[in-house]
Amino acid sequence: MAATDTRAQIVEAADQLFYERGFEHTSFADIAAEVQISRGNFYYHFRSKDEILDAVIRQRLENTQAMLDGWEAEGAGPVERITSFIQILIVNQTKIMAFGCPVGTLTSELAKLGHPSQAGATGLFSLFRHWLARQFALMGHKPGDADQLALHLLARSQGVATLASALRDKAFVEAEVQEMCTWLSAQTPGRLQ
Amino acid sequence: MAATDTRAQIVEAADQLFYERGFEHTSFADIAAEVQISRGNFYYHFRSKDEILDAVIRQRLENTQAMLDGWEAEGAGPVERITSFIQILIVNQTKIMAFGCPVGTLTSELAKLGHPSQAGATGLFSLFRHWLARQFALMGHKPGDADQLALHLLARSQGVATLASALRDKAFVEAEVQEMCTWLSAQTPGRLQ
DNA sequence: TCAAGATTTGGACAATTGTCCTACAGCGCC
DNA sequence: GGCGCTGTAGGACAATTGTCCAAATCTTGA
Repeated sequence: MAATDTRAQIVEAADQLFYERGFEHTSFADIAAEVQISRGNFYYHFRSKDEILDAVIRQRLENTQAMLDGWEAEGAGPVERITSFIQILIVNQTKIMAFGCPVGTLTSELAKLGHPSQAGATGLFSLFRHWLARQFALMGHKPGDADQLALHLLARSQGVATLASALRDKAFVEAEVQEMCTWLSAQTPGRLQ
Repeated sequence: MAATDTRAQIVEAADQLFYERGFEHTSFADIAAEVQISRGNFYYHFRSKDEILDAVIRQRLENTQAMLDGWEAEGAGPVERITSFIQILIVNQTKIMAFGCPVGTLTSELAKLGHPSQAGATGLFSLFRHWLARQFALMGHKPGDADQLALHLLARSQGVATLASALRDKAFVEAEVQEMCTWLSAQTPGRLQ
């Protein structure tokens, strides 16, 4: 098999397992079983487990950026785009109710471990933050306000994800999403737009 | 030393370490170093690590209940009590910015581990949920509405805690707390109260 | 004071962890 | 066919994990 294929498979399996079991609770043996390679083979592609984590974070950054770019290319307005963001909670409902938000839980875990890649994980939040801020700016909000609105929405979706995985209550998630959409449509600055 | 003292010290140290480092990343050696006892001594007081976790959760349940009872005994109205809840984010700001919310992060970790004590940790949320719901009911909301408001507020504070530990931004926390208080004062059902 | 019980110690244990190393298989090129 | 390179296998390794146990120590009551 080509080296890049194996590498990609490792990153893919690690990405999923880090999400479902947590970074620390995922061992090389787990990933090896998933990809069906020997444990020793990792070290041809990576120098350490931390390096796999870095690759996973890099991939998540790319995928997230691609998703946001995709929403932006769809031609709809900022309100519709922000709605797409909110709807993640519905689209990924099953996984979120089982494992929480992949960004939030990874960040929390790395914070407790005092892990060097914390900054990388926080970068995932920054991607959403700045993208959301731009959408709010397009709605007519001043830059500072737009950023605050972005953080507010990010926090609310994080909270819903956390409670979703604790309570596993579908109705709760749907009610909160509904409320966020209502809130969004009320966020028109002054009378313009 | 009396057995109960040692036991209490173990639970106390475990409580703190589980919060700061996570349950799985805290070893017996870590707790032993903190309490200054030998590793083998644990098994006189507990049958397993999971049993320590259970004791920690039980203690947290008791402490939380005591805190809520305390707020209720202060004689102030429901709005002031709910404000006390919101203010946790300010009072415990330093720890929350470093390690997130003790309830939310523990729940997330146990969910990923598929740990049997998940239900116990979720019970911590229930405590807050029902207490908050009662306060909202005292404000004049119907039971169903009160519960939904309780969950909403719980979710928002969870979100703020998650983002606080990711961004470590004091101003963000304070702005969100401010906004939650504003939101709270707008939650009067109809014109009564 | 001494025996009995409660508490603690320190090490043994099997399993698992991340890491590393050497040997080997498959491949294209001379 | 033999050489060199890329990629893989599988085991060795030291450290750490949770668990368990027998011996030592402390405490208490008669």
